[in-house]
Amino acid sequence: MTDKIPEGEILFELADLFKVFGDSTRLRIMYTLFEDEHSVGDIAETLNMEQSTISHQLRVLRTNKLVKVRREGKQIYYSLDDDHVKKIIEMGLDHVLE
Amino acid sequence: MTDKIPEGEILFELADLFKVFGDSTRLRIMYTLFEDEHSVGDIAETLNMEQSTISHQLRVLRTNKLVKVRREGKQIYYSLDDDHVKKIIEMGLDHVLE
DNA sequence: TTAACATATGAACAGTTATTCATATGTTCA
DNA sequence: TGAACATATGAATAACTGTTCATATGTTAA
Repeated sequence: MTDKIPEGEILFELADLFKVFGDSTRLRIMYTLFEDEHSVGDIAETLNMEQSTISHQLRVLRTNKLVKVRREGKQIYYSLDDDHVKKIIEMGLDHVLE
Repeated sequence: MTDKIPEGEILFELADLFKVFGDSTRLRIMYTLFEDEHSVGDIAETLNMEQSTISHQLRVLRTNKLVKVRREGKQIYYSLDDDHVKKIIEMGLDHVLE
């Protein structure tokens, strides 16, 4: 391993990315999206949380390019936008479960 | 991918783990340890930060079993305690850099 | 257009966290 | 033992973050 320490900005982006994974609500949302896309209301109901909470957190996920959006009528469907999501979560689980 | 949503406690442990990666100071510390073990003072000097700050953050890393400790005289040497550390960071970098 | 529905947004609050300063603990060597 | 050094710890503070409530925006169908 010969990596250099990433320079300033990239380092903060990296930290910001991990911050997104560092919240159980967002993790649960991502898990919900592991297999299929779901609407905001769907997710809120599944997780038994406020629609507003889910919407706020989906925005965080969207901002960080971890989910993508598709509108269909009144509903908006979210889905994972990146294979890294699963891989990062699985790598974390490996550590937690060992 | 057929994983279930992890049950309560594990989910929080997972979130806590990612929280540890979600801070640029801790990331820099981990990077510093990518190749070799280093003493607390070493790290503080390398990163140009207070000894106290580094010590506090090393405790967080230790608590989460991401670094391990070895005493040699007055100095205490820290090193990475887990291959997952590098993998998780690299996976995150992949996302940030794409 | 209006009513009903789905989602997004802003402000406020409570809880959390990273850093600093001061100091304590632990180690070596004279 | 005492001085010098390395690290850890506790308290205090400032900044950040997740949730909630209220409301705005956007969409559909009548």
